[in-house]
Amino acid sequence: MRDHDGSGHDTDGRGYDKYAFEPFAVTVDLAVLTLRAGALHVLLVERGQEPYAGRWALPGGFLLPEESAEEAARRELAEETGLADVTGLHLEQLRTYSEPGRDPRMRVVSVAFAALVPDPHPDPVRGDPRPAPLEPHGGGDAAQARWTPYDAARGLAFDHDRIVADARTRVGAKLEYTCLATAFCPPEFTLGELQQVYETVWGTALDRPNFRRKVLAAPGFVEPVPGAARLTSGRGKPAAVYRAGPATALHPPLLRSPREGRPA
Amino acid sequence: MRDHDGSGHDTDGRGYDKYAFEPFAVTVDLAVLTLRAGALHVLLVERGQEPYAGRWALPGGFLLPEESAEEAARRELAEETGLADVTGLHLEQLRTYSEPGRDPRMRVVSVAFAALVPDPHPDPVRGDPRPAPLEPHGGGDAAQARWTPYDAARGLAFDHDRIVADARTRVGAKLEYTCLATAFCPPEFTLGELQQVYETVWGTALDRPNFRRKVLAAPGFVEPVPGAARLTSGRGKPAAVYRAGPATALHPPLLRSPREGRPA
DNA sequence: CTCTTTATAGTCGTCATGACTATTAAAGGG
DNA sequence: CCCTTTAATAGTCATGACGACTATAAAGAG
Repeated sequence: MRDHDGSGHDTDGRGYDKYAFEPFAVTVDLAVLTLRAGALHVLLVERGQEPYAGRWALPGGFLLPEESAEEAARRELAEETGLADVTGLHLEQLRTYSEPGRDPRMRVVSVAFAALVPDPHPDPVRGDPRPAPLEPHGGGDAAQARWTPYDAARGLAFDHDRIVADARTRVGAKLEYTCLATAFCPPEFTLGELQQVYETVWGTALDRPNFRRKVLAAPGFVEPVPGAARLTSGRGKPAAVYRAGPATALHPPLLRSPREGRPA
Repeated sequence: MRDHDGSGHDTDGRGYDKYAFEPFAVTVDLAVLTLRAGALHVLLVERGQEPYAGRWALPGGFLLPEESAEEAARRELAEETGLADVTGLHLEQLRTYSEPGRDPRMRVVSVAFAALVPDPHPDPVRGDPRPAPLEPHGGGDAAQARWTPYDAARGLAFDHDRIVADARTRVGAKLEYTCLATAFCPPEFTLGELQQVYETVWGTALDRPNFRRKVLAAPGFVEPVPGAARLTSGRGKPAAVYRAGPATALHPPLLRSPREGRPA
Protein backbone atom coordinates (compact mmCIF):
# COMPACT_ATOMS: atom_id res chain seq x y z
CA MET A 1 0.00 0.00 0.00
CA ARG A 2 2.74 2.44 0.88
CA ASP A 3 5.10 0.53 -1.35
CA HIS A 4 5.37 2.84 -4.29
CA ASP A 5 8.63 1.95 -5.82
CA GLY A 6 7.41 -1.17 -7.52
CA SER A 7 10.47 -3.01 -6.36
CA GLY A 8 8.84 -4.90 -3.55
CA HIS A 9 10.39 -2.71 -0.90
CA ASP A 10 8.17 -1.68 1.93
CA THR A 11 9.27 1.51 3.51
CA ASP A 12 6.03 2.73 5.01
CA GLY A 13 6.22 5.41 2.42
CA ARG A 14 8.91 7.26 4.32
CA GLY A 15 11.66 4.75 4.84
CA TYR A 16 15.34 5.28 4.51
CA ASP A 17 15.38 3.13 1.45
CA LYS A 18 16.59 5.53 -1.15
CA TYR A 19 14.99 3.49 -3.90
CA ALA A 20 11.56 4.01 -2.41
CA PHE A 21 11.16 7.52 -3.75
CA GLU A 22 11.97 9.52 -6.79
CA PRO A 23 14.01 12.68 -6.30
CA PHE A 24 12.49 15.88 -7.62
CA ALA A 25 13.73 19.34 -8.23
CA VAL A 26 11.79 21.81 -6.09
CA THR A 27 11.49 25.46 -7.02
CA VAL A 28 9.54 28.49 -5.96
CA ASP A 29 7.78 30.75 -8.45
CA LEU A 30 6.81 34.27 -7.51
CA ALA A 31 3.91 36.29 -8.83
CA VAL A 32 5.04 39.69 -7.58
CA LEU A 33 2.06 42.00 -7.90
CA THR A 34 1.83 45.73 -7.59
CA LEU A 35 -0.40 48.58 -8.69
CA ARG A 36 1.05 51.14 -11.06
CA ALA A 37 -0.86 53.87 -12.79
CA GLY A 38 -4.16 52.30 -11.87
CA ALA A 39 -3.35 48.91 -13.34
CA LEU A 40 -2.26 45.62 -11.84
CA HIS A 41 1.33 44.80 -12.76
CA VAL A 42 3.38 41.63 -12.49
CA LEU A 43 7.14 41.45 -12.21
CA LEU A 44 8.54 39.36 -15.06
CA VAL A 45 12.07 38.31 -15.94
CA GLU A 46 13.34 37.52 -19.40
CA ARG A 47 14.87 34.10 -19.71
CA GLY A 48 18.37 33.95 -21.07
CA GLN A 49 18.57 30.22 -21.59
CA GLU A 50 16.69 27.31 -23.06
CA PRO A 51 14.07 26.25 -22.65
CA TYR A 52 11.94 29.28 -23.33
CA ALA A 53 14.97 31.46 -24.02
CA GLY A 54 13.88 35.02 -24.68
CA ARG A 55 10.46 34.38 -23.19
CA TRP A 56 9.20 36.13 -20.12
CA ALA A 57 8.68 34.19 -16.95
CA LEU A 58 8.02 34.62 -13.27
CA PRO A 59 11.03 35.10 -11.04
CA GLY A 60 11.92 32.09 -8.98
CA GLY A 61 14.53 29.50 -8.36
CA PHE A 62 15.52 26.37 -6.61
CA LEU A 63 15.18 25.72 -2.92
CA LEU A 64 18.44 25.69 -1.06
CA PRO A 65 19.13 22.66 1.11
CA GLU A 66 18.48 24.46 4.36
CA GLU A 67 15.61 26.77 3.66
CA SER A 68 11.85 26.44 3.49
CA ALA A 69 9.84 27.43 0.45
CA GLU A 70 8.78 30.62 2.24
CA GLU A 71 12.37 31.52 2.95
CA ALA A 72 13.37 30.76 -0.62
CA ALA A 73 10.54 32.92 -1.89
CA ARG A 74 11.57 35.83 0.27
CA ARG A 75 15.19 35.44 -0.75
CA GLU A 76 14.28 35.37 -4.43
CA LEU A 77 12.03 38.35 -3.94
CA ALA A 78 14.86 40.34 -2.42
CA GLU A 79 17.23 39.31 -5.18
CA GLU A 80 14.88 39.96 -8.06
CA THR A 81 13.41 43.22 -6.94
CA GLY A 82 16.45 44.65 -5.24
CA LEU A 83 14.11 45.65 -2.44
CA ALA A 84 16.03 46.25 0.73
CA ASP A 85 13.35 45.23 3.18
CA VAL A 86 11.23 42.30 2.11
CA THR A 87 10.44 41.27 5.65
CA GLY A 88 7.29 43.31 5.78
CA LEU A 89 5.94 42.30 2.39
CA HIS A 90 2.97 40.03 2.23
CA LEU A 91 3.81 36.59 0.88
CA GLU A 92 0.95 34.29 0.09
CA GLN A 93 1.48 30.66 -0.77
CA LEU A 94 -0.80 29.98 -3.73
CA ARG A 95 -0.48 26.29 -4.45
CA THR A 96 2.04 23.78 -5.72
CA TYR A 97 2.26 22.88 -9.39
CA SER A 98 3.50 19.37 -9.94
CA GLU A 99 2.23 18.17 -13.30
CA PRO A 100 4.80 15.98 -15.03
CA GLY A 101 6.03 17.77 -18.11
CA ARG A 102 5.53 21.29 -16.82
CA ASP A 103 9.27 21.67 -17.26
CA PRO A 104 10.46 20.03 -20.49
CA ARG A 105 13.81 19.02 -19.11
CA MET A 106 13.09 17.28 -15.86
CA ARG A 107 10.60 16.75 -13.13
CA VAL A 108 10.19 20.06 -11.30
CA VAL A 109 7.72 20.62 -8.50
CA SER A 110 7.14 24.30 -7.93
CA VAL A 111 5.64 26.05 -4.94
CA ALA A 112 4.01 29.24 -6.19
CA PHE A 113 3.67 32.41 -4.14
CA ALA A 114 2.00 35.72 -4.63
CA ALA A 115 3.88 38.72 -3.27
CA LEU A 116 2.10 42.02 -2.80
CA VAL A 117 4.23 45.14 -2.93
CA PRO A 118 3.33 48.83 -2.79
CA ASP A 119 3.70 50.79 -6.00
CA PRO A 120 7.47 51.04 -6.46
CA HIS A 121 6.99 54.16 -8.60
CA PRO A 122 4.49 56.39 -6.90
CA ASP A 123 3.86 59.70 -8.54
CA PRO A 124 5.61 62.22 -6.34
CA VAL A 125 2.95 63.95 -4.32
CA ARG A 126 3.51 67.08 -2.36
CA GLY A 127 3.65 66.44 1.32
CA ASP A 128 4.37 62.78 0.79
CA PRO A 129 8.11 62.26 0.61
CA ARG A 130 8.14 58.50 0.15
CA PRO A 131 11.35 56.50 -0.14
CA ALA A 132 13.18 56.41 -3.41
CA PRO A 133 11.51 54.49 -6.21
CA LEU A 134 12.45 50.89 -6.64
CA GLU A 135 13.40 49.55 -10.01
CA PRO A 136 13.74 45.84 -10.54
CA HIS A 137 16.96 44.70 -12.09
CA GLY A 138 17.99 41.47 -13.67
CA GLY A 139 20.28 39.16 -11.85
CA GLY A 140 23.95 38.64 -12.47
CA ASP A 141 23.05 36.74 -15.60
CA ALA A 142 21.64 38.21 -18.76
CA ALA A 143 18.04 38.14 -17.65
CA GLN A 144 16.31 41.48 -17.32
CA ALA A 145 13.35 42.20 -15.10
CA ARG A 146 10.35 44.38 -15.87
CA TRP A 147 7.01 45.37 -14.44
CA THR A 148 4.35 44.25 -16.92
CA PRO A 149 0.64 45.07 -16.92
CA TYR A 150 -1.38 42.03 -15.92
CA ASP A 151 -3.27 41.96 -19.20
CA ALA A 152 0.00 41.97 -21.16
CA ALA A 153 1.51 39.13 -19.13
CA ARG A 154 0.57 36.36 -21.52
CA GLY A 155 2.59 33.71 -23.30
CA LEU A 156 4.90 33.22 -20.35
CA ALA A 157 7.29 30.34 -20.01
CA PHE A 158 6.31 27.05 -18.38
CA ASP A 159 2.85 27.17 -16.79
CA HIS A 160 3.37 30.69 -15.54
CA ASP A 161 0.32 32.06 -17.32
CA ARG A 162 -1.77 29.91 -15.08
CA ILE A 163 0.14 30.88 -11.96
CA VAL A 164 -0.39 34.55 -12.71
CA ALA A 165 -4.10 33.96 -13.26
CA ASP A 166 -4.35 31.97 -10.04
CA ALA A 167 -2.56 34.75 -8.19
CA ARG A 168 -5.05 37.34 -9.33
CA THR A 169 -7.99 35.11 -8.51
CA ARG A 170 -6.68 34.41 -5.06
CA VAL A 171 -5.83 38.03 -4.29
CA GLY A 172 -9.18 39.23 -5.59
CA ALA A 173 -10.97 36.74 -3.36
CA LYS A 174 -8.92 37.57 -0.29
CA LEU A 175 -9.62 41.27 -0.68
CA GLU A 176 -13.19 40.44 0.24
CA TYR A 177 -12.68 38.88 3.62
CA THR A 178 -9.16 39.84 4.72
CA CYS A 179 -7.21 43.06 5.21
CA LEU A 180 -4.90 42.11 2.35
CA ALA A 181 -5.54 45.32 0.41
CA THR A 182 -3.29 47.33 2.70
CA ALA A 183 -0.36 45.18 1.51
CA PHE A 184 -0.58 47.04 -1.81
CA CYS A 185 -0.41 50.40 -0.06
CA PRO A 186 2.50 52.30 1.44
CA PRO A 187 2.64 52.43 5.23
CA GLU A 188 0.38 55.48 5.21
CA PHE A 189 -2.38 55.82 2.70
CA THR A 190 -5.73 57.46 2.04
CA LEU A 191 -9.04 55.73 1.68
CA GLY A 192 -9.04 56.73 -1.97
CA GLU A 193 -5.81 54.85 -2.51
CA LEU A 194 -7.22 51.84 -0.71
CA GLN A 195 -10.31 51.99 -2.88
CA GLN A 196 -8.14 52.01 -5.99
CA VAL A 197 -6.66 48.72 -4.86
CA TYR A 198 -10.09 47.14 -4.83
CA GLU A 199 -11.17 48.74 -8.07
CA THR A 200 -8.02 47.73 -9.89
CA VAL A 201 -7.86 44.14 -8.73
CA TRP A 202 -11.57 43.56 -9.12
CA GLY A 203 -11.90 45.59 -12.29
CA THR A 204 -15.00 47.35 -11.02
CA ALA A 205 -15.80 50.88 -9.97
CA LEU A 206 -17.00 51.35 -6.40
CA ASP A 207 -19.09 54.06 -4.83
CA ARG A 208 -16.77 56.17 -2.78
CA PRO A 209 -19.01 57.06 0.19
CA ASN A 210 -20.18 53.47 0.52
CA PHE A 211 -16.65 52.13 0.34
CA ARG A 212 -15.60 54.55 3.00
CA ARG A 213 -18.48 53.57 5.25
CA LYS A 214 -17.70 49.88 4.99
CA VAL A 215 -13.95 50.22 5.53
CA LEU A 216 -14.42 52.35 8.61
CA ALA A 217 -17.09 49.99 9.92
CA ALA A 218 -14.69 47.02 9.84
CA PRO A 219 -12.90 47.01 13.20
CA GLY A 220 -9.13 47.03 12.96
CA PHE A 221 -8.95 47.33 9.19
CA VAL A 222 -7.50 50.84 9.14
CA GLU A 223 -6.75 53.38 11.83
CA PRO A 224 -6.37 57.13 11.32
CA VAL A 225 -3.00 58.81 11.53
CA PRO A 226 -3.78 61.73 13.83
CA GLY A 227 -3.45 65.11 12.26
CA ALA A 228 -2.21 63.83 8.91
CA ALA A 229 -3.75 64.74 5.59
CA ARG A 230 -2.50 64.54 2.05
CA LEU A 231 -3.43 65.78 -1.36
CA THR A 232 -3.71 62.68 -3.45
CA SER A 233 -3.86 64.03 -6.97
CA GLY A 234 -2.93 67.66 -6.65
CA ARG A 235 -6.46 68.96 -6.53
CA GLY A 236 -9.46 68.72 -4.32
CA LYS A 237 -9.86 68.40 -0.60
CA PRO A 238 -6.92 66.74 1.16
CA ALA A 239 -7.68 63.24 2.34
CA ALA A 240 -7.18 61.92 5.83
CA VAL A 241 -4.30 59.49 6.14
CA TYR A 242 -4.68 56.00 7.56
CA ARG A 243 -2.45 53.08 8.28
CA ALA A 244 -3.17 49.36 8.46
CA GLY A 245 -4.89 48.32 11.65
CA PRO A 246 -4.26 45.25 13.77
CA ALA A 247 -6.95 43.07 12.18
CA THR A 248 -6.19 40.45 9.56
CA ALA A 249 -9.72 39.26 8.81
CA LEU A 250 -12.51 41.57 7.72
CA HIS A 251 -15.78 41.57 9.66
CA PRO A 252 -18.07 42.18 7.96
CA PRO A 253 -16.43 41.30 4.64
CA LEU A 254 -16.26 43.70 1.72
CA LEU A 255 -18.14 41.56 -0.75
CA ARG A 256 -17.95 41.93 -4.50
CA SER A 257 -21.61 42.60 -4.96
CA PRO A 258 -23.46 41.38 -8.03
CA ARG A 259 -25.32 44.68 -7.92
CA GLU A 260 -22.68 47.27 -7.18
CA GLY A 261 -19.71 47.73 -9.41
CA ARG A 262 -19.93 48.54 -13.07
CA PRO A 263 -16.88 47.70 -15.17
CA ALA A 264 -14.18 50.17 -14.25
CA MET B 1 21.33 35.84 -8.71
CA ARG B 2 19.76 32.66 -9.95
CA ASP B 3 22.97 30.85 -9.16
CA HIS B 4 21.98 28.90 -6.11
CA ASP B 5 24.45 26.08 -6.00
CA GLY B 6 27.28 28.12 -4.64
CA SER B 7 29.61 26.56 -7.15
CA GLY B 8 29.82 29.46 -9.52
CA HIS B 9 27.58 27.83 -12.06
CA ASP B 10 24.96 29.98 -13.64
CA THR B 11 22.01 28.06 -14.89
CA ASP B 12 19.32 30.72 -14.84
CA GLY B 13 17.88 28.77 -11.98
CA ARG B 14 16.54 26.10 -14.28
CA GLY B 15 19.53 24.94 -16.26
CA TYR B 16 20.44 21.41 -17.14
CA ASP B 17 23.34 21.56 -14.75
CA LYS B 18 22.47 18.88 -12.27
CA TYR B 19 24.60 20.54 -9.62
CA ALA B 20 22.46 23.63 -9.71
CA PHE B 21 19.72 22.19 -7.56
CA GLU B 22 19.30 19.95 -4.60
CA PRO B 23 17.08 16.89 -5.05
CA PHE B 24 14.19 16.58 -2.61
CA ALA B 25 11.80 13.85 -1.72
CA VAL B 26 8.24 14.96 -2.49
CA THR B 27 5.26 13.44 -0.75
CA VAL B 28 1.57 14.08 -0.38
CA ASP B 29 -0.18 14.11 2.98
CA LEU B 30 -3.92 13.66 3.21
CA ALA B 31 -6.24 15.04 5.85
CA VAL B 32 -9.25 12.85 5.07
CA LEU B 33 -12.19 14.39 6.88
CA THR B 34 -15.65 13.05 7.51
CA LEU B 35 -18.54 13.54 9.88
CA ARG B 36 -19.48 10.65 12.16
CA ALA B 37 -21.95 10.76 15.00
CA GLY B 38 -22.03 14.53 14.90
CA ALA B 39 -18.28 14.98 15.20
CA LEU B 40 -15.52 15.77 12.74
CA HIS B 41 -13.26 12.77 12.21
CA VAL B 42 -9.87 12.41 10.56
CA LEU B 43 -8.50 9.26 9.00
CA LEU B 44 -5.22 8.30 10.68
CA VAL B 45 -2.79 5.46 10.08
CA GLU B 46 -0.48 3.94 12.64
CA ARG B 47 3.14 4.02 11.66
CA GLY B 48 4.94 0.71 11.70
CA GLN B 49 8.46 2.06 11.28
CA GLU B 50 10.83 4.62 12.58
CA PRO B 51 10.72 7.46 12.89
CA TYR B 52 7.55 7.88 14.91
CA ALA B 53 6.94 4.11 14.98
CA GLY B 54 3.66 3.40 16.74
CA ARG B 55 2.56 7.00 16.37
CA TRP B 56 -0.46 8.02 14.38
CA ALA B 57 -0.02 10.00 11.21
CA LEU B 58 -1.87 11.19 8.16
CA PRO B 59 -1.98 8.82 5.23
CA GLY B 60 0.28 9.79 2.39
CA GLY B 61 3.21 8.75 0.35
CA PHE B 62 5.71 9.62 -2.27
CA LEU B 63 4.93 10.99 -5.67
CA LEU B 64 5.46 8.55 -8.49
CA PRO B 65 7.64 9.74 -11.36
CA GLU B 66 4.74 10.25 -13.74
CA GLU B 67 1.94 11.63 -11.62
CA SER B 68 0.98 15.02 -10.28
CA ALA B 69 0.44 15.68 -6.60
CA GLU B 70 -3.31 15.62 -7.18
CA GLU B 71 -3.10 12.24 -8.84
CA ALA B 72 -0.88 10.93 -6.08
CA ALA B 73 -3.33 12.19 -3.48
CA ARG B 74 -6.25 10.50 -5.17
CA ARG B 75 -4.30 7.28 -5.52
CA GLU B 76 -3.34 7.32 -1.87
CA LEU B 77 -6.88 8.11 -0.91
CA ALA B 78 -8.16 5.09 -2.81
CA GLU B 79 -5.51 2.88 -1.30
CA GLU B 80 -5.92 4.02 2.26
CA THR B 81 -9.69 4.12 2.45
CA GLY B 82 -10.45 1.21 0.18
CA LEU B 83 -13.06 3.45 -1.36
CA ALA B 84 -13.96 2.18 -4.80
CA ASP B 85 -14.81 5.52 -6.39
CA VAL B 86 -12.64 8.41 -5.33
CA THR B 87 -13.21 10.33 -8.54
CA GLY B 88 -16.16 12.20 -7.11
CA LEU B 89 -14.58 13.09 -3.79
CA HIS B 90 -13.57 16.63 -3.15
CA LEU B 91 -9.81 17.09 -2.95
CA GLU B 92 -8.52 20.41 -1.78
CA GLN B 93 -4.88 21.34 -1.96
CA LEU B 94 -4.08 22.97 1.35
CA ARG B 95 -0.49 24.12 1.09
CA THR B 96 3.02 22.74 0.88
CA TYR B 97 5.10 22.13 3.95
CA SER B 98 8.79 22.43 3.29
CA GLU B 99 10.53 23.34 6.53
CA PRO B 100 13.92 21.66 6.78
CA GLY B 101 13.82 19.13 9.56
CA ARG B 102 10.13 18.33 9.33
CA ASP B 103 11.25 14.81 8.55
CA PRO B 104 14.19 13.78 10.76
CA ARG B 105 15.77 11.55 8.15
CA MET B 106 15.94 13.66 5.04
CA ARG B 107 14.64 16.66 3.25
CA VAL B 108 10.99 15.99 2.44
CA VAL B 109 8.67 18.52 0.83
CA SER B 110 5.07 17.55 1.29
CA VAL B 111 2.00 18.77 -0.55
CA ALA B 112 -0.94 18.55 1.84
CA PHE B 113 -4.53 17.93 0.78
CA ALA B 114 -7.83 17.84 2.51
CA ALA B 115 -10.26 15.20 1.29
CA LEU B 116 -13.93 15.44 2.21
CA VAL B 117 -15.86 12.19 2.30
CA PRO B 118 -19.45 11.43 3.31
CA ASP B 119 -19.97 9.58 6.55
CA PRO B 120 -18.74 6.06 5.77
CA HIS B 121 -20.92 4.68 8.58
CA PRO B 122 -24.30 6.31 8.36
CA ASP B 123 -26.86 5.06 10.84
CA PRO B 124 -29.21 2.90 8.85
CA VAL B 125 -32.35 4.89 8.28
CA ARG B 126 -35.55 3.42 7.01
CA GLY B 127 -36.24 4.40 3.47
CA ASP B 128 -32.60 5.24 2.88
CA PRO B 129 -30.76 2.18 1.64
CA ARG B 130 -27.34 3.69 1.19
CA PRO B 131 -24.35 1.75 -0.09
CA ALA B 132 -22.50 -0.53 2.23
CA PRO B 133 -20.44 1.15 4.91
CA LEU B 134 -16.82 1.78 4.19
CA GLU B 135 -14.17 0.76 6.66
CA PRO B 136 -10.62 1.95 6.22
CA HIS B 137 -7.99 -0.71 6.32
CA GLY B 138 -4.27 -0.59 6.73
CA GLY B 139 -2.06 -1.18 3.77
CA GLY B 140 -0.15 -4.34 3.00
CA ASP B 141 2.26 -3.43 5.75
CA ALA B 142 1.55 -3.50 9.44
CA ALA B 143 -0.01 -0.06 9.62
CA GLN B 144 -3.64 0.10 10.61
CA ALA B 145 -6.03 2.85 9.74
CA ARG B 146 -8.71 4.39 11.94
CA TRP B 147 -11.22 7.21 11.96
CA THR B 148 -10.33 9.47 14.87
CA PRO B 149 -12.33 12.37 16.31
CA TYR B 150 -10.72 15.65 15.39
CA ASP B 151 -10.19 16.64 19.01
CA ALA B 152 -8.41 13.35 19.72
CA ALA B 153 -6.10 13.68 16.72
CA ARG B 154 -3.16 15.19 18.61
CA GLY B 155 0.43 14.16 18.98
CA LEU B 156 0.66 13.00 15.39
CA ALA B 157 3.91 12.22 13.65
CA PHE B 158 5.89 14.86 11.75
CA ASP B 159 4.05 18.19 11.48
CA HIS B 160 0.73 16.48 10.93
CA ASP B 161 -0.94 18.16 13.91
CA ARG B 162 -0.52 21.41 12.07
CA ILE B 163 -1.77 20.00 8.78
CA VAL B 164 -4.91 18.70 10.45
CA ALA B 165 -5.50 22.08 12.07
CA ASP B 166 -4.94 23.86 8.77
CA ALA B 167 -7.38 21.50 7.09
CA ARG B 168 -10.13 22.33 9.54
CA THR B 169 -9.47 26.04 9.28
CA ARG B 170 -9.57 25.92 5.50
CA VAL B 171 -12.69 23.78 5.33
CA GLY B 172 -14.47 25.92 7.90
CA ALA B 173 -13.68 29.04 5.91
CA LYS B 174 -14.72 27.56 2.59
CA LEU B 175 -18.06 26.48 3.99
CA GLU B 176 -18.90 30.17 4.15
CA TYR B 177 -18.51 31.08 0.54
CA THR B 178 -18.49 27.83 -1.43
CA CYS B 179 -20.78 24.84 -1.82
CA LEU B 180 -18.18 22.62 -0.16
CA ALA B 181 -20.55 21.39 2.53
CA THR B 182 -22.30 19.02 0.14
CA ALA B 183 -19.01 17.14 -0.23
CA PHE B 184 -19.58 15.81 3.30
CA CYS B 185 -23.04 14.59 2.41
CA PRO B 186 -24.21 11.52 0.50
CA PRO B 187 -25.57 12.15 -2.99
CA GLU B 188 -29.02 12.81 -1.55
CA PHE B 189 -29.42 14.55 1.76
CA THR B 190 -31.80 16.62 3.83
CA LEU B 191 -31.31 20.21 4.87
CA GLY B 192 -30.95 19.00 8.44
CA GLU B 193 -28.00 16.87 7.43
CA LEU B 194 -26.47 19.79 5.58
CA GLN B 195 -26.96 21.98 8.61
CA GLN B 196 -25.18 19.40 10.77
CA VAL B 197 -22.15 19.78 8.50
CA TYR B 198 -21.97 23.48 9.24
CA GLU B 199 -22.66 23.05 12.93
CA THR B 200 -20.07 20.32 13.34
CA VAL B 201 -17.26 21.99 11.43
CA TRP B 202 -17.91 25.41 12.89
CA GLY B 203 -18.73 24.15 16.36
CA THR B 204 -21.77 26.38 16.61
CA ALA B 205 -25.50 25.77 16.69
CA LEU B 206 -27.52 27.38 13.93
CA ASP B 207 -31.17 28.37 13.79
CA ARG B 208 -32.92 25.84 11.59
CA PRO B 209 -35.46 28.07 9.82
CA ASN B 210 -32.85 30.70 9.09
CA PHE B 211 -30.37 28.15 7.80
CA ARG B 212 -33.04 26.73 5.53
CA ARG B 213 -33.93 30.14 4.20
CA LYS B 214 -30.35 31.02 3.38
CA VAL B 215 -29.52 27.71 1.74
CA LEU B 216 -32.59 27.85 -0.47
CA ALA B 217 -31.89 31.49 -1.31
CA ALA B 218 -28.42 30.65 -2.70
CA PRO B 219 -28.94 29.81 -6.38
CA GLY B 220 -27.56 26.44 -7.40
CA PHE B 221 -26.48 25.36 -3.93
CA VAL B 222 -29.02 22.55 -3.58
CA GLU B 223 -31.88 21.36 -5.73
CA PRO B 224 -34.85 19.30 -4.55
CA VAL B 225 -35.21 15.65 -5.48
CA PRO B 226 -38.82 15.56 -6.68
CA GLY B 227 -41.15 13.47 -4.60
CA ALA B 228 -38.47 12.24 -2.22
CA ALA B 229 -38.68 12.52 1.53
CA ARG B 230 -36.88 10.74 4.31
CA LEU B 231 -37.19 10.30 8.03
CA THR B 232 -33.86 11.43 9.37
CA SER B 233 -33.93 10.17 12.94
CA GLY B 234 -36.90 7.86 13.12
CA ARG B 235 -39.29 10.41 14.48
CA GLY B 236 -40.83 13.64 13.41
CA LYS B 237 -41.91 14.95 10.07
CA PRO B 238 -40.03 13.47 7.11
CA ALA B 239 -37.62 15.91 5.49
CA ALA B 240 -37.49 16.79 1.82
CA VAL B 241 -34.47 15.37 0.04
CA TYR B 242 -32.01 17.52 -1.91
CA ARG B 243 -28.93 16.97 -3.97
CA ALA B 244 -26.00 19.25 -4.72
CA GLY B 245 -26.76 21.92 -7.31
CA PRO B 246 -24.58 23.14 -10.13
CA ALA B 247 -23.07 26.08 -8.27
CA THR B 248 -19.63 26.00 -6.71
CA ALA B 249 -19.57 29.44 -5.12
CA LEU B 250 -22.18 30.67 -2.68
CA HIS B 251 -23.98 33.95 -3.38
CA PRO B 252 -24.75 35.31 -0.93
CA PRO B 253 -22.29 33.56 1.37
CA LEU B 254 -23.34 31.77 4.54
CA LEU B 255 -21.30 33.81 6.95
CA ARG B 256 -20.29 32.70 10.39
CA SER B 257 -21.95 35.52 12.20
CA PRO B 258 -20.51 36.96 15.38
CA ARG B 259 -24.12 37.20 16.57
CA GLU B 260 -25.72 33.97 15.55
CA GLY B 261 -24.36 30.67 16.73
CA ARG B 262 -23.94 29.82 20.35
CA PRO B 263 -21.39 27.09 21.11
CA ALA B 264 -22.90 23.82 19.91
C1' DC C 1 -14.30 85.05 -6.87
C1' DT C 2 -15.91 81.14 -9.42
C1' DC C 3 -15.44 76.73 -11.25
C1' DT C 4 -13.58 72.27 -10.82
C1' DT C 5 -12.03 68.49 -8.21
C1' DT C 6 -11.88 65.42 -4.46
C1' DA C 7 -13.03 64.09 0.29
C1' DT C 8 -16.53 63.55 3.59
C1' DA C 9 -21.25 63.64 5.74
C1' DG C 10 -25.79 62.23 5.51
C1' DT C 11 -30.39 60.31 3.66
C1' DC C 12 -33.52 56.80 2.10
C1' DG C 13 -35.56 52.66 0.42
C1' DT C 14 -34.54 47.79 -0.04
C1' DC C 15 -33.08 43.53 1.29
C1' DA C 16 -30.61 40.20 4.23
C1' DT C 17 -30.48 38.66 8.79
C1' DG C 18 -31.30 37.01 13.59
C1' DA C 19 -34.89 35.92 16.79
C1' DC C 20 -38.98 34.06 17.37
C1' DT C 21 -43.76 31.85 16.75
C1' DA C 22 -46.92 28.78 14.36
C1' DT C 23 -48.16 24.87 11.71
C1' DT C 24 -47.56 20.26 9.74
C1' DA C 25 -46.46 15.40 9.59
C1' DA C 26 -44.63 11.70 11.29
C1' DA C 27 -43.64 8.06 15.58
C1' DG C 28 -44.76 6.20 20.06
C1' DG C 29 -47.21 5.42 24.42
C1' DG C 30 -51.25 4.96 26.80
C1' DC D 1 -57.55 6.01 18.91
C1' DC D 2 -55.98 10.03 21.24
C1' DC D 3 -52.34 12.57 22.97
C1' DT D 4 -47.52 13.65 23.42
C1' DT D 5 -43.11 14.05 21.34
C1' DT D 6 -40.11 15.12 17.67
C1' DA D 7 -38.60 17.26 13.73
C1' DA D 8 -39.53 19.86 9.37
C1' DT D 9 -41.45 23.81 7.38
C1' DA D 10 -43.90 28.33 7.05
C1' DG D 11 -44.23 32.85 8.52
C1' DT D 12 -43.48 37.33 11.24
C1' DC D 13 -40.95 41.25 12.78
C1' DA D 14 -37.43 44.45 14.10
C1' DT D 15 -32.74 45.52 13.17
C1' DG D 16 -29.01 46.36 10.34
C1' DA D 17 -26.21 46.31 6.19
C1' DC D 18 -26.16 47.90 1.63
C1' DG D 19 -26.63 50.40 -2.85
C1' DA D 20 -28.01 54.75 -4.76
C1' DC D 21 -28.01 59.24 -4.22
C1' DT D 22 -27.55 64.21 -2.47
C1' DA D 23 -25.15 67.71 0.11
C1' DT D 24 -21.25 70.00 2.08
C1' DA D 25 -16.23 71.06 2.78
C1' DA D 26 -11.62 72.10 1.31
C1' DA D 27 -8.29 72.45 -1.89
C1' DG D 28 -6.24 74.34 -6.85
C1' DA D 29 -6.94 76.66 -11.46
C1' DG D 30 -8.29 80.45 -13.99
